[in-house]
Amino acid sequence: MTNNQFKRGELYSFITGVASTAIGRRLQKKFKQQDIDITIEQWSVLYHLWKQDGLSQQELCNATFRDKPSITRLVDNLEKLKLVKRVPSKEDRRINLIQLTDTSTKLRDETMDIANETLNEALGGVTAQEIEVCKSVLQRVYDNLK
Amino acid sequence: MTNNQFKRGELYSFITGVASTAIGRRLQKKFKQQDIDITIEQWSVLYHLWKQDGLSQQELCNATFRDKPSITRLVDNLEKLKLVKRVPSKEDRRINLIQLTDTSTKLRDETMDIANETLNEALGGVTAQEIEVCKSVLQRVYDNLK
DNA sequence: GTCATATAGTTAGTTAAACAACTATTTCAA
DNA sequence: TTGAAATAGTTGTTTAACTAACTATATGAC
Repeated sequence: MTNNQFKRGELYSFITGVASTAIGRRLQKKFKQQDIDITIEQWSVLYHLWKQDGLSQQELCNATFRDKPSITRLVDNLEKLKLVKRVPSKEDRRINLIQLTDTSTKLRDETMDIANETLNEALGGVTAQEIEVCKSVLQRVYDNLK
Repeated sequence: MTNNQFKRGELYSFITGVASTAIGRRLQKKFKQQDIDITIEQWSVLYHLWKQDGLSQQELCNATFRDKPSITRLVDNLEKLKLVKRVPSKEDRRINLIQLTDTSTKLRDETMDIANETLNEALGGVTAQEIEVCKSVLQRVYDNLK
């Protein structure tokens, strides 16, 4: 076990510990403070549907890096909240297309503003160039493990 | 909502989606393949105890960026697996010191090798300089939100 | 055409995370 | 020295993640 490898272990600890929870947790708190009753996991699904409505569950798995059962349950809960509905595809009867409801579009601008505010706080003092490095490293990590 | 802010949203999506799950999930799979029956969350607690044995639960909260109930339950499960034990502090009776058992030290070299292997795979093609940028950005994010 | 295989999604069971409310102990100020 | 506030840890509840095993539909080789 070399010294260099231990340093990398600290990075791992940072990535999983800080990044995945600190920003998400802050966002979740702000939602709650403004009486917006969705989880950040639910929001992350809506986020991708706001970019493109009518994605299949499998496409949501790919977009959010979650597995099928996770998406099944997130869509279950979003359906209970009347934020999305499952629409069977006419081309392929195995597929559910997930479509946004009118209720959900109301949430969009509200929550995107809060998300942007949170990211501005989180990334204060970080340069665009540094963000690009992080994005490329994370993309590389994802590709390496795919 | 500016275009720049939307780009930052994609970074958020990357940080939470890719980094927190891809590396951890890979590590978890390798543990399972070698019949090592601990979760990555349990491993992350052991990791800090291997660096310094006898940390309090609060110190484990700080080290792993988890809240108290999460650490209570992780220590519960690690205790069931006979990997750690709670030892009441003599100086302050509110405090439990978490101490490694002989069983856990056996796991150390085995799992650290697997973790290093996983990180080498994940970070293949990433330069030390890029890793430093990521670490400093993540530290900044953590400080910004603290 | 038929059967094996692949793909889309669901269900069940265990572990973990977040929050709120709680107990026990310590600290510190009036 | 007593009583409020702070600190350490626990418990209950809901949501989510991962695995494994499952159903239903589609594809493709023969």
